[in-house]
Amino acid sequence: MTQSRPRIVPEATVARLAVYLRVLAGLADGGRSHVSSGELAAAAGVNPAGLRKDLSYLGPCGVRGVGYSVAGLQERLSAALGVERSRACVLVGMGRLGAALADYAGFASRGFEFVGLLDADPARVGDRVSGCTVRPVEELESVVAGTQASIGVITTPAEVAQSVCDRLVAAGVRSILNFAPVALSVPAGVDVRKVDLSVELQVLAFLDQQRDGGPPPVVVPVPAGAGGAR
Amino acid sequence: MTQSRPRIVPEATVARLAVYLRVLAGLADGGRSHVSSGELAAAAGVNPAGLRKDLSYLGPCGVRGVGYSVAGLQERLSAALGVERSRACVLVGMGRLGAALADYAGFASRGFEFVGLLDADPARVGDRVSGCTVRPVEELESVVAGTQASIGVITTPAEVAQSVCDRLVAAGVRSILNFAPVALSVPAGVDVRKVDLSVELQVLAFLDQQRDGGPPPVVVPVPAGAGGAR
DNA sequence: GCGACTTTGTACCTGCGTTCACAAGCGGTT
DNA sequence: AACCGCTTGTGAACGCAGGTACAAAGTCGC
Repeated sequence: MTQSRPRIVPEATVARLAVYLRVLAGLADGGRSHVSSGELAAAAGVNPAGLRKDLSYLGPCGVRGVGYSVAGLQERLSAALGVERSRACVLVGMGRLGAALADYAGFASRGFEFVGLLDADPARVGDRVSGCTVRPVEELESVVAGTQASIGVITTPAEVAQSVCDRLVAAGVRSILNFAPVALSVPAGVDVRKVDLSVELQVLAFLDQQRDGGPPPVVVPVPAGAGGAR
Repeated sequence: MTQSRPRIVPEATVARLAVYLRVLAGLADGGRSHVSSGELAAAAGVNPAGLRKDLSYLGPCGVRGVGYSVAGLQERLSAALGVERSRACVLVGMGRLGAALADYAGFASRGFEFVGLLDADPARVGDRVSGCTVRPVEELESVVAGTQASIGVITTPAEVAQSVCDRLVAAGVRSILNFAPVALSVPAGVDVRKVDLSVELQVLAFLDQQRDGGPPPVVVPVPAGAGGAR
């Protein structure tokens, strides 16, 4: 029974499921056949109860008193995450970041295959990266149509990200991973995930500052006190 | 009393403040002097009320009936995020991703300067990336000590990430940005942020699969049938 | 065959983040 | 000088995610 309706899986849980799947791969390589939620949670850096709750969204998949079957869980998670079948990805913007992503082994090993690499710069067109030839961005539509790509990755400058996004969506791509520092607007039914690298560093800088100088950056003259917080 | 204590700023808010700051830079370039919360929120891709609440953590910084001064807000946010003074960063693992990050213009323009690039591979030592020479990872401690780096970026393979992390912490680094697909364990007082690229793609794959299997036509087909999994 | 131990799965609770809605404040206008 | 419209700032409700604690269930030992 394909019970696709009953439980909706929170997005935060989905992200963790992917982490569990990777940890399981390591355990399988180590020859392990079973794992407890405690051990798996420790390796994934989460709370054991939270892990069990995450897995329970897929239905009962462990054995009480024993733990989880490594192989069984791998299969369950792979099916849930849709990693069973390989997914075709198109990447637009072959700068250094784009080149790094196209060549990232972590993608290929998880069923993500870059079938199209595009760039607007004629100097980059023709380069071969990770077994794929860079093509001019004008061919975006034909590449998407010809490869049935379902995922688009945007690593262009911010100025052109929206137009590239629009073209990807028009060509039929419904999942987009955006590295450009802009908020993309897309029609309903299209999913966008944004990775903003400089934001990550700025958050760290903020935490760093909060730790060092208790006094806030506000211009108000606060005499003293104001402990470090966090 | 006069001014309340430094309110604690939620981490989710901090991340958005960084986005606002970038949007403001664009507005300033465009010659704008004032913005309303609605317009700023639209550009940042968030809810206007949420934006106002975010900014309110810094104390009142707008003018009712008018909006926010672009220059004033930029200054306020820069101070709050600790972007006023430049921050020294050390990057370990000069693979393609590491090289892309070290050369990423978005970092330098926001006050993040890579003062140390390290790699374990002798073949990469000596390379010059973005005006900095790659040095052997053995010099990690001396580089951190000599440059007073406060942020460490880890782009090594997963196997060595924890040991690199331990050495960074021991050397005095208290903020770490981790791109390796492992959960790092650090002592209290050290902040770690993790960016997991393959997880992002897997979440998209999940959403993609969920979309295909559910909403489009009518209800769920086939009430009976075998082949569990899902 | 039975008891006890182990581990899962889940219900409850707590806290946070987000959204809605409204009062307060400022500028412009008459 | 007073009114009016616009926008901010904030109080309150909602929903969600995470954590704790406990009961169900299965295995192993005797």
